[in-house]
Amino acid sequence: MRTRRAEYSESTRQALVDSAVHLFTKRGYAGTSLDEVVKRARVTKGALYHHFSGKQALFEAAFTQVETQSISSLTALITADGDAWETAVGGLRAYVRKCLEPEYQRIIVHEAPVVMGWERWREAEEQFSFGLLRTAVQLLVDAGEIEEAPVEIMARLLFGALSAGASTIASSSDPKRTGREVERAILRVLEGLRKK
Amino acid sequence: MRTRRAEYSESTRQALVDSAVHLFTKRGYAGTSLDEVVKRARVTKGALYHHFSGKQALFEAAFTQVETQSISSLTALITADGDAWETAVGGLRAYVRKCLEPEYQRIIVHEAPVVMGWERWREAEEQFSFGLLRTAVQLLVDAGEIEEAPVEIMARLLFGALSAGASTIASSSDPKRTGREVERAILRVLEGLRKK
DNA sequence: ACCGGTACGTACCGGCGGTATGTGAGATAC
DNA sequence: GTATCTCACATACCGCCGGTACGTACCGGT
Repeated sequence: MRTRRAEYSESTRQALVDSAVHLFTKRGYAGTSLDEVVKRARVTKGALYHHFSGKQALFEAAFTQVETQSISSLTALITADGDAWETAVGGLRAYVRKCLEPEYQRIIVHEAPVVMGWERWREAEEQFSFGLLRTAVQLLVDAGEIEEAPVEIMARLLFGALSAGASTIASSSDPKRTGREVERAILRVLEGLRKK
Repeated sequence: MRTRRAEYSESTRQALVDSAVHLFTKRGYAGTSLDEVVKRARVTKGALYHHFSGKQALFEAAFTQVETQSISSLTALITADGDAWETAVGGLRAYVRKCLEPEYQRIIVHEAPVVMGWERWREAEEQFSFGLLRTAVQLLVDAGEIEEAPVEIMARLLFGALSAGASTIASSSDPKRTGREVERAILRVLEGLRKK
């Protein structure tokens, strides 16, 4: 059942999400009006409220789209075979790079916890960035690379450190240099946790 | 020049800030209307806009008040004489406890970066929590407790980890237990950085 | 060809942030 | 003491925005 109407509908929905991602990235959630969103998508608010229950739902759709696009390549990296430590370091580097993209920076790192509420955000992140990071930490523990520890807590702390690092890089006057410094600093933290 | 009018004025300003702190903590920035704020302070919007240029300025006043009250005791702890390592650990414990207070949690940790904008927030935090943390890290480096490193970056990462830990504790079903786990986890990270 | 339902568009509402202006109590000058 | 000035508010109003109610055109099945 692949009708034309369904295609049109999906297309307008996609246009709305794309518009939302663009504007939320540029002006933030509170600074973006739905009139702007629908204008950019060349529809009206009727279309928006047909596809989404409100502004929050639209934000969650934008959130999900950005996260989905971002996570797929990282998951492949993390779950690949090979030395656990090297794999984790590679994933770390990739994640830091991902955090530098404006869309990820603003929508996922900065605004999502406030807009969605911490509880809902935490729940949603289980299947995205945070879930991936926890998996990576668990793999390191299983491989005996770092000492036993409450994985949940460690993953939370690492997640916070990574986010702060990404923000630091993004607002730096010399992002490339700061990026290298952040990477090295996180690596030193990880090395400190490593079994001898 | 200590006139009655000046005292009244300062009193109403303080009532507005107190009201703002209470409501921003309870319902967040976006969820709080200025009508509610002025109603609770038993004044009108005229008074509010006489003392503050707008909602954002009111938030910054609330931010400053919460931070100022929070920081003073911590500063005394950190700058005290004695073993640098023990002092730092004590400061860490005190900061984690501070992050458990709802006002600090919501206004300072969660909403400030989004409401004030990351750049402005970063600038303001220089003289509050973050500045204090950087001082602590610098003291540890000076005392030779941890290896030389870019203090700025390390402080940023630690700050992010602490914030994430505080959020985790606050939304935990068993905050006291989670609090101990977070403290132990951060201590392990610090121990990993410590010189042998 | 007709009908049913979906995918929108249109018009409107209530609330909120912000502003322009009025006003009265307290400070000031004589 | 009283006239005047000033400033700390109060009042009334505006425009914008999120959300809703309702109208409508068009596609798809029969």
